Amino acid sequence: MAETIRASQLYLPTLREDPAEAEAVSHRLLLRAGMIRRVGAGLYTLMPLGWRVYRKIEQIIREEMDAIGGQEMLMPLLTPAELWQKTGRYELPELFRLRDRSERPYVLALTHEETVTHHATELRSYRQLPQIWYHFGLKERDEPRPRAGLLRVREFIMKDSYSFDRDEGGLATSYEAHAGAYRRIFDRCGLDFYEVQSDVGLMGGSGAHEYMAPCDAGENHVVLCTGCDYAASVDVAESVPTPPDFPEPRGAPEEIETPGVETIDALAKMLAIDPRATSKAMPVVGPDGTLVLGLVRGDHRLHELKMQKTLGGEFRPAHADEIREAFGAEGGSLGPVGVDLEVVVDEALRRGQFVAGANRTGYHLLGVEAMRDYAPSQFSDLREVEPGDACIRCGATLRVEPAIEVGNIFKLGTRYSEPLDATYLDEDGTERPIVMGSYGIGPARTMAAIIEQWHDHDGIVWPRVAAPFDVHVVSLSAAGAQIGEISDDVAGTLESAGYSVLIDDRDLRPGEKFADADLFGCPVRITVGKRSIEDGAVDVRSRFNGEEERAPASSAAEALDARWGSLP
RNA sequence: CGGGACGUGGCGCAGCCUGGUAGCGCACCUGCUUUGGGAGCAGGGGGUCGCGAGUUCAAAUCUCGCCGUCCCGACCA
Repeated sequence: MAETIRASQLYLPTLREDPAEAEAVSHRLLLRAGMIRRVGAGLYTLMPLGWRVYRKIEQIIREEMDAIGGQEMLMPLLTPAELWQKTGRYELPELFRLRDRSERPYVLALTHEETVTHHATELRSYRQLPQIWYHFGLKERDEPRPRAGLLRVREFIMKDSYSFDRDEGGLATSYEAHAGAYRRIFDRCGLDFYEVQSDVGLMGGSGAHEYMAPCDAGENHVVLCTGCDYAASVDVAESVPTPPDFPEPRGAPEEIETPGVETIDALAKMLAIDPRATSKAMPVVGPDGTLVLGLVRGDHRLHELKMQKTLGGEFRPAHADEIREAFGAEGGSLGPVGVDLEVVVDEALRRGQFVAGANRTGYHLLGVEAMRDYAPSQFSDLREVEPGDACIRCGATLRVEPAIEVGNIFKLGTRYSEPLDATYLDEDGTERPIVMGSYGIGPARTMAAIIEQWHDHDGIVWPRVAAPFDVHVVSLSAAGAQIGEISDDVAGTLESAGYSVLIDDRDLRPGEKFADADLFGCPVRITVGKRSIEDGAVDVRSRFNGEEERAPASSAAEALDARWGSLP
């Protein structure tokens, strides 16, 4: 949008030094550029400059949502507890609960499935379907650990949309439409991203993808195949583990003394065997309060979420006294043989003979074989995929990358329509539950992810679509009133040519203005100072690569046009 | 929730060990000089030292408790 804003009229609280609280790149730069300020743990204000960026991203999302037939609306943050009690989400630990003056219970929405489904109860006929409704609404989550500025917060605006269809086929269409819109949104934002299969998480439902922007500050991990396009969140990723070097098979387990050995590394070293030919026992207390033994290969890591799914709920590691009572041995010497417990076993242990704890402190068993020597209650995928594992589709090597989740899409099915009774009548008069999907994007998190990917040591390097302004005119006006006038003329010309312009007319020294310009990261900087103006020129510089050229002040807009298309 | 660290003008920090009425840099205000990569000189304003108890003649400093924040892990989109 063409406009000109004077820096002297904008609150720009930039910081010369890195704030002590900030570690992640985006957090540091957002604070230093005066785009955000902290209010409390995980609570941030978007300051004027940051809000400008936010709104640009929001507008991109809005355009793409409208393009797939989304209808924008606005739902309240404060919602009656009743809705959440009906869907069973009232007990979620991250839910903020509160009461009004007459003690009625309320909830601060952490997403809007309940609310939107409440509205969907007014949909009565198949003729009204499908629908896509969305809003940009505040979400509140009592996160156990907010971190890294905007990357993980307790209050944030989310674009959440919801689709309502007659059946699974309709849902598949709405879901695909969203996937396409999301790819366009993140492409337009200049983000490098992966679309990965993911866990259904808090929302519940039958299928999901996440949009992951790779960056060092990312707290999620994405499994990627080097050979094909397999991509999945570690939460759901599967792989073929590297094969162990097995020792000679034995006819029966053989006990061996392993004094003081408490780790897999120590065990493998002592027995001079491949750590991959060992097993590791993790006693846990399952959701029903009983002790369960989880068994994975020695070199593997038990994946919390997969274990949770296998056990059907939350679990915790068993305490030392519980272990002693059940096994008669210490934690380092546990195994599946001869125990009277449910034993859930990772698929990697299905075939082959492994070393296992002997349930006698200081002893292990060689040659332990599933089915022959112990009876697993089930085999299941329990382990976390490791870099170097093989792809289940093509066999090529997998790698794992940190990434930040900027969006997700879920097939909800009837997870919410059934408990909230959102039904419609079919052609033949049959009442059926509406089939739903839900789709989220965090615009502010997207903004932070862009910074994680687009910055250098001087500051942010915004792609054009997200920049707070197209052009930053640095007016070195202290050198004379004439320069101020010429700067205004140049800004006016640029605005007429359709650009949004920040004109730095502040009474600051050149160095400070340049430093701020680098920090803000507008794609093009135009300097008006006495050095160039003697021959009636200005200096046009790209933030992206630092290329600078001198152009006549009268044709600043043409010089900008000329390089605009080549900028990211 | 477990581990670690921190809390001293707006920001970044020192002082704490070895108690004696608070200091540095930046920022801010005034004046003069300066002005193409975070200026110089002079003058000036601003702090219940996170909160509460305790020890002591005396506490930013020692002790105990609490609160807050950040980082790692756990957990979680």
